[in-house]
Amino acid sequence: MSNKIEITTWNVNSVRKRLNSISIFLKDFIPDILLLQETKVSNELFPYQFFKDFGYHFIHHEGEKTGYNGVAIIAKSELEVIPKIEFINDARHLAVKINNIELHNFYIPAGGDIPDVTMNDKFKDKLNFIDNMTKWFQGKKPNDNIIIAGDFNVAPLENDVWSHKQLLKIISHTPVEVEKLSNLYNSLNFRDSVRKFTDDSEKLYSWWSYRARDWKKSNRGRRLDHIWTTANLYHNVEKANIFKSTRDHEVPSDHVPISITLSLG
DNA sequence: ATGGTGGAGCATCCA
Repeated sequence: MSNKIEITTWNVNSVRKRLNSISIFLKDFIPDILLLQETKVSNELFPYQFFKDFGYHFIHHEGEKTGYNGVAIIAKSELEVIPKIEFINDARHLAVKINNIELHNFYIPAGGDIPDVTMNDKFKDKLNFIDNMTKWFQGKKPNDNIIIAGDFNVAPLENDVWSHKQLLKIISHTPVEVEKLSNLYNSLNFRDSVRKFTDDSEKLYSWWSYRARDWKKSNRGRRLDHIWTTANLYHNVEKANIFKSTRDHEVPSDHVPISITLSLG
């Protein structure tokens, strides 16, 4: 067994619509563990064989009949499934153990359009979701080995969005969300493993809207997807990648995969 | 200030 593991997270916005894009990605780069969000499919209709054909023998998926949400943890070798966090009712979270590390896959709610909890229940639910995550991780031990990853739907830093000023009232970059995410970050001494390799003064995005005429030209991106490790694992993070090229695929997700390489031992 | 697109699945809802 290799002493390094590659972990990739990708909001695919419908796994069935994205099979071609995922193929192109996996022919180039096969992570040990692939975390998906927004699979938008029931368990019965999940394309298990597609991933088995790429050598993934462990596929843990939780979908919804409605076609909303849906998360998966896909790995080359068998992993131990650990219980879901109790407060999460939608298919927005799964967790496994690998070696001595807890790995959590999250799809935090997007929160709707109006950044006011008195007018928008979806925004209230998003803030509550992050608060509940914070409480849950406060209950862990500071020296536990934990990685949390996924679509957090918050771009916390000024250079995680194309215009800090213009996005202050846009959900994903409002001060209240950034504060909530900061509380989560501090709940267990998390470290931002992707920012480790790019200074805060540089722009970094993982999502570009479908609504731009030319996403690359306008480049109005946001960094909504994250991989955080507890502080004791941070020095093991050797590399991080944002696979921007997938945004140019023929039928692309609006999110691109992000990845870290972790050395073990 | 506004509207722009994409996915599930058939009327809207959600992102």
